[in-house]
Amino acid sequence: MLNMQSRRVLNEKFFCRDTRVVARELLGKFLVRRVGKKEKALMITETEAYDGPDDKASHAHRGKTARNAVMFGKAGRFYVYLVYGVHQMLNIVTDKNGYPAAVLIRSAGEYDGPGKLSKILRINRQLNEKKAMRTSGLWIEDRGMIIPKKEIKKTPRIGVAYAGEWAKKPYRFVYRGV
DNA sequence: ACGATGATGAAC
DNA sequence: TTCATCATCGTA
Repeated sequence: MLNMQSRRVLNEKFFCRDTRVVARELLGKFLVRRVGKKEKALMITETEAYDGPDDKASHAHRGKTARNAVMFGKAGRFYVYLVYGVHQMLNIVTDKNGYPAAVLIRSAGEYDGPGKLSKILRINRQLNEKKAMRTSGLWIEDRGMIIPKKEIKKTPRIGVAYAGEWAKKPYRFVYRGV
């Protein structure tokens, strides 16, 4: 189900929609990283949606701060932060300007887990607030991969048990998930 | 089951 | 200025 003709770089218009829709539709898209002359493209296989100021699992829940400010801005920019003092988390900002939302990219290609993904792609805070575009060195492409709905699993998000009712919402999307 | 490891945000 | 917390992962 791969149409080799199409290869479209996703832009602000794609990301400026309901963050849950974007999270689901990112499955099967390709995360592309260029460092120097080397380019690596990995198919996205796992995402999570963080949706609005009321979402207790979201960094935006306690209002705008220096760290999460990018979440409140325009869609299509990266939000990268360090968690546990160890791992860089890669997010892409979604939905309307002023409404804080983002999608966490948890897995792509053969790499399972957001920390491992960022390590292999050399993603760090330098990419924070950068636009998802070729000149940033990190972008996302639609390469014509079609993911049937039955191959997508929806589950609660990982590592957000503190978020009460919001921890139970099916905001995690996994391609061929368990 | 637990420690690594450091930025962040809230409290003081 | 201090302090608890954390959208994880590798080792035990």
